[in-house]
Amino acid sequence: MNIGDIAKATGISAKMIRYYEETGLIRPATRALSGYRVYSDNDLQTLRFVRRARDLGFTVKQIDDLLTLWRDRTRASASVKEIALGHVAALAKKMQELKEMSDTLLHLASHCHGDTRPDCPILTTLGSTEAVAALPRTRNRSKTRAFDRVR
Amino acid sequence: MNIGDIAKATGISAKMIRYYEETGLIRPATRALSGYRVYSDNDLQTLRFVRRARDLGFTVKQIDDLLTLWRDRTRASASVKEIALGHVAALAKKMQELKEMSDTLLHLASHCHGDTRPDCPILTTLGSTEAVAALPRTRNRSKTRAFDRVR
DNA sequence: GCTTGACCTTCCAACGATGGGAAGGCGCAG
DNA sequence: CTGCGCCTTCCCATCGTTGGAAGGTCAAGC
Repeated sequence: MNIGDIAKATGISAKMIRYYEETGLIRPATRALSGYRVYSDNDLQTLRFVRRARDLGFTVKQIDDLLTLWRDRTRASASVKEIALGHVAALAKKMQELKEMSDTLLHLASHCHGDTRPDCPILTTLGSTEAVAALPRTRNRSKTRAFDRVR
Repeated sequence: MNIGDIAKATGISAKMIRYYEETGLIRPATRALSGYRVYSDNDLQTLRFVRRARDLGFTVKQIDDLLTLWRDRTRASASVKEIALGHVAALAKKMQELKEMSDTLLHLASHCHGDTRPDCPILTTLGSTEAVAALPRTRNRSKTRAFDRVR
């Protein structure tokens, strides 16, 4: 199988498959005489694993860890469960953060007429000199980053 | 006020303040003879606005829009409300996605002993050749990107 | 006046995961 | 042989943010 076939079969773009290989997440594919990457059913299985883990929101680093555990037939299931539950906790935390943002916005919006009049408490609150109690205080600013934003 | 003072006062790093200036989110600061950026109370207020909007998870582009509306005293409050509620909807969608991931993981983890035995349904499910019904099928794969992952 | 250290400046690179595109090679059907 | 679709590598862009290097400025202490 060529990279395009694998891409279709897994739903991962050829670009990403090459990237995963380059960064060491997956083993370099064997090459045909032409230089084309050739994939086995085993590779297909691995990439499906990657795809599913990716869909569950794991980072590549975490997927790397999971793959290692997957390949290690002697590992304890506790190790796997630990990673999974750690991820669940991270997801919960993130949801909580999003919920706080949402609640604050809904609160502000509920006081906004939403008509043609210019005054709007959303903006005046954001712009006020005073610290606003209603605003979530993201203490760990350093950990809430660009890619955490919702677009 | 120098950039360091403003950074402390707003909680935005000096680096980011320069970046915001470079990308046009905020007006270029006036300069002292030394070349140092000098900030007014007005700038402070603007940056506080940025900081709060950022804490609410708005992207820089959205903050730009909000700033424009903020500065425009004749704008309709409906425009602001629309942006805010649009963001609320995006937050809800993201939370839903995270919840699906979390539910799936919890389901898988509940069937894992979590002891020293090696067999673990989390891994076998991820690695199985069969498509797994329990796994969320992220149809809009193209829209779930790297920065959407939770770390 | 000179040194020291804390600040400031610009520039360049990296992160993570992904997409886009160029320039060129390969495979197969007509 | 030509054409088309696939493959290859390489570089660039995204988004928000941090880090560092190399150098200029300022204020305090000696």
